[in-house]
Amino acid sequence: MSAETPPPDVSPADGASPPRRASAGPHRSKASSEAILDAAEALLAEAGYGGFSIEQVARRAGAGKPTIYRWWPSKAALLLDVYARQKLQLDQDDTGALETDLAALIGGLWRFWRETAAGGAFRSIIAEAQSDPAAMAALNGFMAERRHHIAGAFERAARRGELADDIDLDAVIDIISGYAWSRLLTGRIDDDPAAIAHAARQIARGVVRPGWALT
Amino acid sequence: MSAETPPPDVSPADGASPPRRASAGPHRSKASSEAILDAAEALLAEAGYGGFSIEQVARRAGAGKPTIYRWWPSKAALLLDVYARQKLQLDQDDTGALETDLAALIGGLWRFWRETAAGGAFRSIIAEAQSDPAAMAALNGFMAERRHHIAGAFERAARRGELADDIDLDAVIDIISGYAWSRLLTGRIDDDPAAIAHAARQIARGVVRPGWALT
Amino acid sequence: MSAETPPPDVSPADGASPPRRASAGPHRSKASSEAILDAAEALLAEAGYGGFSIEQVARRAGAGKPTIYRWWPSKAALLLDVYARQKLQLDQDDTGALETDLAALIGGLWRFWRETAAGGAFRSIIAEAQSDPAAMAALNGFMAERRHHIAGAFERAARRGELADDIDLDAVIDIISGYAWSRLLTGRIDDDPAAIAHAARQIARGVVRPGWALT
Amino acid sequence: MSAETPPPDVSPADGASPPRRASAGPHRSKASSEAILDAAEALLAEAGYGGFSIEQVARRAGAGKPTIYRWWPSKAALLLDVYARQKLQLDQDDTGALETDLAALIGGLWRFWRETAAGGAFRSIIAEAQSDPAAMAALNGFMAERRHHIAGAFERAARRGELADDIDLDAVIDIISGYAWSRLLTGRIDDDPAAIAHAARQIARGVVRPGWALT
DNA sequence: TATTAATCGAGACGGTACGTCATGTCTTGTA
DNA sequence: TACAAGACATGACGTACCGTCTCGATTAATA
Repeated sequence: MSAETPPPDVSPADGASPPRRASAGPHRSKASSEAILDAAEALLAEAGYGGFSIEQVARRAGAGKPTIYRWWPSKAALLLDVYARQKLQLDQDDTGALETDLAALIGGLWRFWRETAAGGAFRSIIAEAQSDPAAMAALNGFMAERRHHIAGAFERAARRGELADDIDLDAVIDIISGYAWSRLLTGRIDDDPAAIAHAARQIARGVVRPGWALT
Repeated sequence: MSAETPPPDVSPADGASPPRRASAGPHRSKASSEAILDAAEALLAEAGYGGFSIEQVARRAGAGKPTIYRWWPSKAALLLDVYARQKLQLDQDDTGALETDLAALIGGLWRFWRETAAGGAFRSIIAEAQSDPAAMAALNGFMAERRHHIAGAFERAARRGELADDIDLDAVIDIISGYAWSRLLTGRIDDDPAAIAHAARQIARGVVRPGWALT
Repeated sequence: MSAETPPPDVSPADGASPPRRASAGPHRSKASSEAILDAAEALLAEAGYGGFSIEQVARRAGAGKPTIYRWWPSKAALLLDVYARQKLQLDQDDTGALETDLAALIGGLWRFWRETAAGGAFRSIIAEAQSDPAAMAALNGFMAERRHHIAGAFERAARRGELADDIDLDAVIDIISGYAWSRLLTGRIDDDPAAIAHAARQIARGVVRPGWALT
Repeated sequence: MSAETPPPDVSPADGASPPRRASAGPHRSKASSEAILDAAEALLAEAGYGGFSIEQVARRAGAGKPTIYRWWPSKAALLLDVYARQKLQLDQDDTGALETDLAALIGGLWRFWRETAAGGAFRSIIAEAQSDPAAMAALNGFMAERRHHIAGAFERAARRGELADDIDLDAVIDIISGYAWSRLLTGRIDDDPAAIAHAARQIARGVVRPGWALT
């Protein structure tokens, strides 16, 4: 979403009050789009999904509404970019066992959601998807990406010989994602290592080869 | 939500055009509240969460907006009642094993969501909860209720001696709910017995006593 | 729910700033419509037709835009009411001759246009009519009304025997109106009795019975 | 400058797609300015004053907006040039009497307005002048030009000895112009020789020397 | 039996946000 | 240096809902 040729930005002295960015020619203004994303992120943090409106974002960014609509066709698209801007750095360290890998995965995801604007954005995107088909499509895209993350842990487990033969990876991924989502959506992505460990163990147990020694 | 003593209703409340229900005196008019819930349910079915507004509900019900606001303080409250009106009758038949019990549970829940207005209402409530704390509270209430449903299957399994000793029931319930939710929220509560069976098996396996013979 | 942004206004009902008029039931609020017309009139006087917008009128009146659109479907309709509110009191005194009657008519009309908001409103209506068919229709309605005014002077002249037999009243009325309009539209409705008298004489001469003694 | 009626949006870059005129170097490109005037004229004819915008003109002409603004500082200026491009060729034939000369003048003017883009442009200029002082100035310039046209007929009449001694030529010209304008602005410049003849007779009568034999 | 009080429908109210269009200024890259 | 292209901030457009308010009618329980 929102790909452009970033021209050199010369815009001087932007800061406190809206600096009245002029056009940078027939190219997307990086200063504008960043101001918009910044404003969106801040607004989401302060007012939550309920207080998130294109109107407010424009006001805070010192941008025109048409500029926002030019690049983000919907509220969902803007939220998506806010989410994507947060760099998810899930440490995919190999902990040596699937169970602990899963716990690390969930713990890292929740920390990411908690400590950046991503959690609020993602909740909002899910909410938006319930009325906007485009947001729904984007959401399913996220699912695919998440699948990739989770699958890594399972590949390592498979190499260890840890996995049962007949597991259904799709189902397991839905289970893991669903757990993470539902806790997000009900405001319970607290930092509780014990709870995460319990859930990871339950999930992992359903998947490991019978007789495999759990740590 | 919206508890009252329903007085005897005499109003015919016919279907065709707005029936112009007169006041029923200083009591809540059952005809009105049912017309409102009917309208809300129909609107939700037709226009989805995006097209669901108090304004439209009032228009379709032939009711005044204040009448709605008097009894349902928020959109979420109304959705909640729409949901609650659908009588969930999850057949809690004992299938003889936890795995099949879980599959029956999930399958029954999804069928209920698909075949009534409940699915749309529940999706909407979750969306609403992302901006309305009251809806969030109600949602957590639902979780508690669902916990009760799920716990039944686990009690039967425990009686059979099917469960491992060290399971964390809270985590398992979150896992099952989360799976059901995430499929609802991404529009994938299709009737696919195989997928449900796979998921149920993965979850059950994480929970059963090692060595227990799965059917 | 999405009531999100809380209505910050609790209305201390102070005099200076917009007094937050509440609804007066399912009836049109006279306070509102008068505030709107007042604001429209003031805005027209201050900013002219170019600065006249529904948005500004709403802002100055402390009214919601929908309230304006509820009662005045277009800018032209609002201008029309601003015009109509000015009570035109053309002194239809019989001056004893058509020529002086016409001069009094034109002079009175111009004075009315100059000294009230009517002139600005009328100019605006004419401008609006060039793009809005409804305004054009209203404008032709005005013409009919003006015709009535002018016709009075001609009836008196006819009773005096002052008129030629073969005059075309429609043409004469178009001529008189056109003169008044074109001076309004070019910003020349100054108070110049001599100019008015000259024009009135030219017009009257074309109409009087040959040989009739002009004063 | 009053965008009044929402544009119906005719054609974005219609059929024979923009010819992409290259720059003509540091001189004004005649091809560009003609394309712009052509587009303006066509747009005015199709969409009327309400649909006339610089934006649309630029789009249809395949021109950049700055190019238009460089040469025409305002919408009015562009309209003025559209008007001026139509070559008014009022046949100033001497019909032998003022009355018929005036009828020919008005009839010719209306025909010109009807059959070219001039009528629409002139209506638009008048409308524009109600909010744009520059357009008002230009309008008064037109008046001066029209005065010249009309004065010709009066000079011929004077040579014939047809005119009364004490006529006020300025007033008469205002009267004639006003009549033509008001019919234009109310959409009544139909081809009705009788109506024109009546008006011309009324006006001429007010001007001719008493006793002069009218044809 | 009359009075009172709560509820009903209707819908107007001041607002906020929506998504679109036009304005006039600006910059870029091409010729 | 003029041009096509088009992004930019601004602000008006007309519409949909929000949640609150006031009506006038209707009805049930109280007096």
